[in-house]
Amino acid sequence: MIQSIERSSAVLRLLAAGPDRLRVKEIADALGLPKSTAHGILRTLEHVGFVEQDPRTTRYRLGRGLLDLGGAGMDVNELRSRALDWADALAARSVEAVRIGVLDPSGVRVIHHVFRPDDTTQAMDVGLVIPAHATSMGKVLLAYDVLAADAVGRGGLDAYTRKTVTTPRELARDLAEIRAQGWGCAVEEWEPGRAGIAAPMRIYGGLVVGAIGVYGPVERICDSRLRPRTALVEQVCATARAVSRDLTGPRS
Amino acid sequence: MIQSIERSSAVLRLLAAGPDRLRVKEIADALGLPKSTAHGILRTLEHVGFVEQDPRTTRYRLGRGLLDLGGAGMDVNELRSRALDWADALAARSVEAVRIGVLDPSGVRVIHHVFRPDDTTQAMDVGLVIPAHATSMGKVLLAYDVLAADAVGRGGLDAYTRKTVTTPRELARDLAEIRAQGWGCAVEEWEPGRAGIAAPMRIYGGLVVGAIGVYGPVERICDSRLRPRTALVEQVCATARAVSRDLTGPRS
DNA sequence: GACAACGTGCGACATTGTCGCACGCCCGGC
DNA sequence: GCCGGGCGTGCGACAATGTCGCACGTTGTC
Repeated sequence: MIQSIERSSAVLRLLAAGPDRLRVKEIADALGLPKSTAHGILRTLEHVGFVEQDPRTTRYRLGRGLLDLGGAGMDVNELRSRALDWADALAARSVEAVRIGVLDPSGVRVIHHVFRPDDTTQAMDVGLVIPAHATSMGKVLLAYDVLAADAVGRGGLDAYTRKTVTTPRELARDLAEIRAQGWGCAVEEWEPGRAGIAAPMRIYGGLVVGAIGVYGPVERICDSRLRPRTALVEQVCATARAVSRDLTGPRS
Repeated sequence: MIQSIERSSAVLRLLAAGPDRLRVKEIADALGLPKSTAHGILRTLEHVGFVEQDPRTTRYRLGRGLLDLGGAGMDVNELRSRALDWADALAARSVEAVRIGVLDPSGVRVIHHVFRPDDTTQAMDVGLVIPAHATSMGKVLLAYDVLAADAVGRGGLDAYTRKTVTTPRELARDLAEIRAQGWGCAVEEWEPGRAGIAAPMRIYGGLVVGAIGVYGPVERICDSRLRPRTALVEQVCATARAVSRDLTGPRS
C-alpha cells in the first residue's frame, strides 16, 4: 500500500468530516504527522485541485476538483441550491409537481420538492427514499450509475403494482433505453394512477449526480395511450440540461 | 509535489472521464506508467475506497469512498467486531475491565465492554455515553479529532470530581500531551476512585476511529504516586496498535 | 508591544515507491 | 482442443522519492 496515498485519503476524509476549514496543524495532529509532511500532502492536493486554501485564513477545505470527480462528492445541499430555481421554473411551466433526487444505497432520496402550482393538498416528499427500480428518477439514476449492475444483479426487485418491472432483464432493457434517449419514465410502476418523467443532471465529465423530474396523475403526465407527453418530456430534459450547464460551468 | 498523489489524481480523473470501467493497462498506457506502478496505485486507491474493482471483469471504476467522503469513516459494528478479540485478550492479560468507545456529539459512546476477568459484579456499560473531557477514552478521541477545538472552545466543561479538567487551557494541554505520547489517562476525573488508560485505534492514513482502554480502581490502574502503571500503558498501546494493524490490513 | 503559534521552506537521510521481470490465468484463434 | 497472446498480479532490487527535523518570517492574540 502506498503510504502517501493513504495519508491523502485520510486528509480528505478529515476535511470532509470537519464542519469548517482546517489548519495544517490540526490535520497534522489528527493524523499524527509532522507539520511538514502534512503540509507537503496538502500542497500536492491543492495542486491537483482536491483541496483549496483560503488565502485569507490560510486554512484548507475540500476543492472543486474532488466534487467534479465524485459527483456524489457534489454536496447534496449545493446540488439542491443550484437546481432550486430551475425546479421552480419547471413546475411553473409544466404545472406539475417537480422533484429532485439522488441515488442512495436503499433507493432514491428526494432532496427537493416543488408542489404543483394549482394544487394545495400535497404531501412534502423531501427526505423520502423511494424505490429505484420503480420510479422514473430511480431508473434514470440507475441507468447512469456504474454501480447499477450490482443492484440489478442482486434481484430483490419488489413489485409495487402490476406494472412494476421486477426482472433484471426487463430492467436492464429499460436502463439501456434510458441511456439511449437521455430520459426515463415510469407509469404506475410504484403507485397506481401516478406516473413520472425524469432526466439526469450531470457535472463535468458527464457524471450524473442526480435526477429531476415531474410526477403526478397518469392522465396529466401521459397521453391517451399512456405514453409520456412529448411536451413534458422536452421540458424536463431542457431543465436537466440547464441545471447541468449550471453545475458544470462556474468554478469557485 | 508528491508524485504518487499526482498520479492518483490522474487515475481518478481518468476513471471519472470515462463512463466505462477501465483496465489496468488502459490506465497505465494513458499515463505512461508501467503496469506495476499503475496497479500499485489502483490497489491503494481501492484499499481506501476511492476506486472499486469489478471481481468479474477485473476492471476498475470509481468507488463509494469518494461519494461517502462526507460520511462516517467506519461503521461502528465493524469496528467492534474487529476489535472484539483484541479487547478480550487485553482484558485477560491486564486483568482489568476493557472498553471501546467512539466519539459522539454528546461524549464518548461505549460500543464494547469486557468485564474484568476476576470480578463478577460489574455493570455493563455498552451503549452508555460518558463525558469526553473527563475520561481517558474521551480525551484520546478529542486529541485526534478536528472538531475538538469547538468542544473545547464552547466551555461547558462540567466538573464531576475535584480532579476533573474544567478549563479549556488545561484540557488543551492534556490533549497535546496525549498527541505527543500516543496515549492518555484520566485519574479520578469522572468517578472518584476510578482511573483509565486509553489509546487510539487508527485506520489507513492514521485516521482515528475509536479508542480502547482499561478502566478500574485507582489502586489497580495507577502506582503509589497515582501515575498510570507502565506495564498497563504498554499493554493498552500494544492492543491499540494491533487493532489498528488489523483495521488497516484487510479491507476496511 | 511582546510573545506564542502557525504556515512555510530547506536540506539530509533512509524509507518508500518505482520499475523490470516473471508467473497464472482467461480469452480468442489458427 | 491445443496453442498463443494479452492481461492482472506478485516479487525483488535499486535509487529516487517522500519524510522528518529544524529554522525563518509572519500572523494573530493576550
